[in-house]
Amino acid sequence: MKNESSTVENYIKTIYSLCDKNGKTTVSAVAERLQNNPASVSNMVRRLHEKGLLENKSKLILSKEGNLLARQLIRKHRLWETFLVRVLNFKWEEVHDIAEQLEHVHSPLLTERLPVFLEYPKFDPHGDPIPDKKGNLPDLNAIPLTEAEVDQLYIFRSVATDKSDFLNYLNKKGLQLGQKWKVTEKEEFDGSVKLLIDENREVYFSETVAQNF
Amino acid sequence: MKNESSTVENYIKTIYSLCDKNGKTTVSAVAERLQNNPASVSNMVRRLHEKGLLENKSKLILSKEGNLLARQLIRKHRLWETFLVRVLNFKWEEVHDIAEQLEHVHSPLLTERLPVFLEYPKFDPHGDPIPDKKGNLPDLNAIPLTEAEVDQLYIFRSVATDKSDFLNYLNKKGLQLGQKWKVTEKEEFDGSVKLLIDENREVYFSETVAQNF
DNA sequence: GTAAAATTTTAGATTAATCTAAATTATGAA
DNA sequence: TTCATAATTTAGATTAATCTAAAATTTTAC
Ligand SMILES: [Mn+2]
Ligand SMILES: [Mn+2]
Ligand SMILES: [Mn+2]
Ligand SMILES: [Mn+2]
Repeated sequence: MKNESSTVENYIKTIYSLCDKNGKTTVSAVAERLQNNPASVSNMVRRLHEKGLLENKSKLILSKEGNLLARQLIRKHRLWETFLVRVLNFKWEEVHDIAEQLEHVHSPLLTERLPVFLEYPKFDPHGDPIPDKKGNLPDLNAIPLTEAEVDQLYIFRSVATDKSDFLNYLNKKGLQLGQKWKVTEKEEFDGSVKLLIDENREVYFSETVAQNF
Repeated sequence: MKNESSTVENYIKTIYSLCDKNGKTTVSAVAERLQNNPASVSNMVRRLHEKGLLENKSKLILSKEGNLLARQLIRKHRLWETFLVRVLNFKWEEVHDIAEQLEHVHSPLLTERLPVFLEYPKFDPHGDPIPDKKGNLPDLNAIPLTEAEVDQLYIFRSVATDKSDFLNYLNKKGLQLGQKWKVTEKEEFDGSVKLLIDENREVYFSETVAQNF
């Protein structure tokens, strides 16, 4: 695994996370996500292909190497988040931005020893699975809140974003991983839901929030 | 404290470490140390001065802010080295290059919590003092091996470089911090010395090695 | 099946960080 | 003091990563 610049690494992670079921995405989607100009993305796509990180010159599909690089970055990111919460007593909403930097530290030895010390964690503080050394991810049968059936009991296993503003909102509402919940009401016209948490507390969520569950 | 690029941070650290008793150094010394062309250094010196990190436009003297930045980088570097050895079981010769990357991670919260977890270490794994939050360093009365008196007993407190090749050499010779030693012979013509370690083992050191003690 | 709209690419510029080669400035030994 | 050598700066180029504006291409809508 070569030592790519953090700019290149961030492009690869972004492309990975935006890929649809066919494994592809678009210049404009990447530009939007990175808040970069499409012209800049177009230029970078050419360079990523030259580095062998993209399958195709014109289509935005990760090559085998690109895919592995993405998964290894996600592995490092989630291991560091786990470390920060478990060892340095950070809160779950504090760790993402720091892990965005730490994931670019290049050291095979460090990447090997961090999970040993943490005793091979399988999930990060946001309930997201940590890819193994080879980049494999477990098959999760998690259901997004927007697809939950009314009155069916679920367990809160993960959040779909670990941005601090969203997590702070969950904290304010008293939501935590591991809680049991069910949807008691579902508004079709605006996608909002009413939840019963731990069988004793009611919370209302807008569709925007529900989508990140 | 603004968020400088790691290139700028590395220049500031280099200038700091090269400064003489008058607090100054030269373009050519920095170029030599960083293995850069003097023209590149000259160009960077102008930019560092524009950023307020150098006292003077033409003389290579750190400003108050430049000096503090350097000390805070050294603090982070040595805290990370301590963390790697104490927590992740790294050996003292393995940590410098990783700390060179970790010291550029910018997070006031992390810089605050790392020393709390480590219980405010005063020295790094190489015996080098860790500056406090404000950048203050303790006054050490350490004596370099080259200035040691013959037959006087000393304790091995620190090394002057933490590059892995030098530390591997010390490992091979069985040298460790905390050991007692005295110079039993000193060759004036080549600066080499003969040491008695822990009163039972003899080692010969060239002047090159002695200078890094 | 065209035409408008959206998307992508190209062209040209900019900034940080580097280089080589040339010009300038400083040092210092005779 | 003077002139050779050393140190530094300037000039011009290069590469990565970005931008804006314009051109080209693809998609969608009628
Ligand atoms: Mn994260
Ligand atoms: Mn996470
Ligand atoms: Mn070090
Ligand atoms: Mn050290």
